[in-house]
Amino acid sequence: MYSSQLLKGTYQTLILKLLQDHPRMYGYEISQYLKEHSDGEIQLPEGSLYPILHKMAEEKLVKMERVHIGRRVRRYYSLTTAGVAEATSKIDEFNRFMATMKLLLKPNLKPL
Amino acid sequence: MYSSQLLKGTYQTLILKLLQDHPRMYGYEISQYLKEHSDGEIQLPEGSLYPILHKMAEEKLVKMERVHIGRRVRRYYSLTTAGVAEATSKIDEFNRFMATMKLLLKPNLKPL
DNA sequence: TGTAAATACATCGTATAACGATATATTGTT
DNA sequence: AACAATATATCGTTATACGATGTATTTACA
Repeated sequence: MYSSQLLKGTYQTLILKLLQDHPRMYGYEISQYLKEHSDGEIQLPEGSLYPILHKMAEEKLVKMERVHIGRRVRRYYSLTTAGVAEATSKIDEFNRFMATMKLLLKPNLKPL
Repeated sequence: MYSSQLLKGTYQTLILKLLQDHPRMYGYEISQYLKEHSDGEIQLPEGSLYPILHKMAEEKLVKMERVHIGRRVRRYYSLTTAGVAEATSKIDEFNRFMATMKLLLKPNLKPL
């Protein structure tokens, strides 16, 4: 599990990316996906997940639809047009950020 | 300039890395170094820099020495033994984190 | 059949990191 | 003389995230 310090600020980008690749996903599904695809290193807690999803809905980056599964109501999220643009932009920014960090953290080869 | 969201949580790692590669540095020097080596994309503001440095000194990750430069007092920071270990550990964690993020943000190749 | 685990959503209060604004003083440049 | 750059510092605010906790349904299994 990575330090929460590190993960902060990446959640939104990760969620946007997942919704970019999948037509729609629900909260629990998102958290499970991240856990499984990160070897358990990324565990997005509910206390963070749902507020982020609600905020993104408020900002019109995602739209939500309630789907009845038996007696249970599941909330599916999908990207809006603005969300698609935001996803592209955030992912691009993160990639540039990684390139910069890679340079800065590059091992410093010193002569013996 | 990357969104402050993204930078959060990386400052400490960056500072530890700089002090790992340089025998000693002072605050202003650190901020200038990051700015220059990131194409201006990382501008660590004073309001963030000094509190971080003070906290790291308090945690005994760095030691500080005052050096008189003419009439001015410059505060040099260098890694303690604990700081050297922390630097290695933080840099390693960040590298693993980047590998995970790279996988998760990998372009999703779809057939046309 | 009972119960524990997994699924699924939610919110409140707290913690803390980072930042903008602001302040002080020296040194170099025009 | 005035401005930019160097150099450090702190205060108050904001944003984000998180732990704890709560509710309810569904599945597994003993």
